[in-house]
Amino acid sequence: MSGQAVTLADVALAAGVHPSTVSRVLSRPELIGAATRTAVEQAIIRLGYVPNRAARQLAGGRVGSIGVLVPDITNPFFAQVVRAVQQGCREAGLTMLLADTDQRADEELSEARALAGSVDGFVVCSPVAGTKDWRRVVGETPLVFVNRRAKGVASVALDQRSIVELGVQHLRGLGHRRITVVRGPEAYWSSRERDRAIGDLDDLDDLTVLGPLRPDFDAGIELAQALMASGVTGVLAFNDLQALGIMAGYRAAGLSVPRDLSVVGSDDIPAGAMSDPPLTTVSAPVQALGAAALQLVEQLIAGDRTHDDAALPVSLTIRHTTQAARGTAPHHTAPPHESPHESPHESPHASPHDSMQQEGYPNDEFLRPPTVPEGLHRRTRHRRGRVQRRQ
Amino acid sequence: MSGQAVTLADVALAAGVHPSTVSRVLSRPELIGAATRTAVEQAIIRLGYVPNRAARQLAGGRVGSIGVLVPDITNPFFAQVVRAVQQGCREAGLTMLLADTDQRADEELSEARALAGSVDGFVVCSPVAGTKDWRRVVGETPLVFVNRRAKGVASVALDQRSIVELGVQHLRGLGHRRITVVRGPEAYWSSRERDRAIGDLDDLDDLTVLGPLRPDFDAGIELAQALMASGVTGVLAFNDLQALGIMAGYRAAGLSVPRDLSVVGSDDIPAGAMSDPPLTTVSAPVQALGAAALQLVEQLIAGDRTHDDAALPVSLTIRHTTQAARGTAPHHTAPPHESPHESPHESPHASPHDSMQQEGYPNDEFLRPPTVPEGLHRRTRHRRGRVQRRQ
DNA sequence: AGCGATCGTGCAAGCGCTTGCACGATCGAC
DNA sequence: GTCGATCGTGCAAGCGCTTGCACGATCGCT
Repeated sequence: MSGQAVTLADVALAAGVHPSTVSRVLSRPELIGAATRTAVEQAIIRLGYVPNRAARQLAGGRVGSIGVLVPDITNPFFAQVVRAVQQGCREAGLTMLLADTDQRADEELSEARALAGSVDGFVVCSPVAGTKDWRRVVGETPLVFVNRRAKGVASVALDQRSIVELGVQHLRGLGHRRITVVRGPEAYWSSRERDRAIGDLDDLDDLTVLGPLRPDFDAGIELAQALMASGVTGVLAFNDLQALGIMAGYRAAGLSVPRDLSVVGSDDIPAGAMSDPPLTTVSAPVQALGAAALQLVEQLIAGDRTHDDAALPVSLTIRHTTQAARGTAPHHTAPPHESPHESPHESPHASPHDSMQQEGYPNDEFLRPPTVPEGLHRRTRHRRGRVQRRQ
Repeated sequence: MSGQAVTLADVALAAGVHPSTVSRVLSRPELIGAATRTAVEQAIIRLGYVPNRAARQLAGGRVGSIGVLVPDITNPFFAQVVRAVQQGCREAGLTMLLADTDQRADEELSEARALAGSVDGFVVCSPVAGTKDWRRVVGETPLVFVNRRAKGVASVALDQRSIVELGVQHLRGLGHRRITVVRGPEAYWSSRERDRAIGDLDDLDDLTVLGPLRPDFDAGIELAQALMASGVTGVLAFNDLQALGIMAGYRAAGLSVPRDLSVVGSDDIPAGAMSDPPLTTVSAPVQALGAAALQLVEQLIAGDRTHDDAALPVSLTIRHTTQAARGTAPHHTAPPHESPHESPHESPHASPHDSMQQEGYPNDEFLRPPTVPEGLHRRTRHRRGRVQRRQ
């Protein structure tokens, strides 16, 4: 009987005005005279008034909350995105409603349906359900896809093309001439996108493509067998988990990464920085991804239907799972040594178009074996993602 | 104009009854005559009616959603708990509202305040704010703490005592006679609890205690130095992240785990299973933790104020970061070899009284979107191994 | 001074749902 | 047959808030 006692009416009474006035002080302060407004604000504070969101929503106003859907919150990649979104929500005074869809289209849709009407907008990570279904379910409610571009839906995604290019270039630069690129599940937009990028690579003679393969640790382990048999010297995994699996597989076979195989992951999840050796990977700007997504829904909610679909730039984080191919001098010009700390979590509101500085793992310092001075070349190459304008 | 068009009234009209009758079909079906009920149910399905939760809540009924607060969704431990809770919510037809508190007491409280009145109950993981504050903020709203026992608040926690005992026993069993136990931050209930357990261990001659120390990877790295200097042969870290850090530190110094140090972690996060060597750890039943927490709130929501504070049992997962102390024959039979990927993630204990009936809206069956065909799955979801997904 | 703008505030109609209460049937018991 | 229970359904009063509209007071202008 305590928490939610104070209502608009109470405040109005205390301030000696009509409830509607109080309401307006909250929603459109500029309409209210300065004196009254102050009085009302005082009362609000004094009474500790907290608006009832249900009522607010019912009455047709903004709800002040957005729905976020992820396939699997347990996946560090999504966890980080969610965190970024939440952070933005906090700053914007929004509430985040999160649902884990277990990667099932039906769950996705049913969660959406349940939430529709309870949220001002949706942010959906790596949607599984079809775009048409989505539109049908959410109706007019603002909708943003993360990591899937679709016609008629605002989206923010990683620049998949760059992931492939960066990874392959790095491997080639190290002198590798037998490189494998692993494909992800065909159901994913990102996989399809990458496939396209792979096809567009120049000079395919040194490349083989494997997959589609599940993007998890176990798949990596299985993959390791194939890799060992094929005599490949460098691999670009579909993601970090897979890369870690590959490493485990090699280890289990008594082989060594990077000596017997150079491995590049993708995403840059924390576990990659903690592995042995620390994983070289194409880092995704998760923070920015979440922030951009949120910004996009907010924009849509505000009624601005003109959006750019953003493709966020990724960057290569070189750690220690890649090395020059045997008998080859790497022929790339590298920035000699780059400071690891770039104040990573800077302004989450930075536009996606700004160049993203990706952090090295804060503690790489430590991981650089003092006793094993060999692999110290460590730098980060950035690449600007193209940003596609639409509508 | 699409999504949320169908209202109670529409259904009533279609079924030729009064709105209140429809409402009752949903909330107290037993009050309604069989014939009418069927007719109404038909209409509901036909029209694809989805109740408006705001209205429902405003009208004073159950809201059908619970608020979940975590200090850091990025932490795999919490991510897993959240997932378990969400799963339970799905089965019970509840919506989960998640907020990340960034481990700050003020955030915790303000999120709670914002959510109070919008949820039927709270599940708070490792709360930072004081119990009294919590009570004040949530008022009568059901409240469950995860991993912190407090007077006057229902809770479900890990059996911290067992964690310590299991870890130390394992090390001792392997013949280690110079063991270090690492303490966690004093702000944590779990740390304090463990400290107590440590104090109660018999024969403290072979033990040294270190800390308090942050429960993260970096802290582990730092710790490694101290460990090497001290000549310890076995360590029980505060959690897996720390353990992983210790391993990294040893590696960086050219030493080897488990040869030079046997390491036991705590929690059993996925990264531990993927490390090299795979981490021996005291596994927390995250799944069960989340499930139990949810069950507890549901119980409270249902009005049952008699609860037991649960202390969930943990278990030792022996992988490869521990081995017999040099020159010692281990006097205990260790499981021969455990694959990193067992961990069946069993379903949490199903309540004796059919959980189906449990709470939500008795008839929410119907609200499960008609367009989604196979909504009839019971709790028989089997998970094969752990599968990390992305995209 | 007089008159239309402009501004600040009050008024009241809901939003979609729940629920206590009332009322007409139906039914068994006398 | 009549009467009190019992059952099934309709009725209407809100829940707390937003918002279009109306209305009186000010203000600037002619």
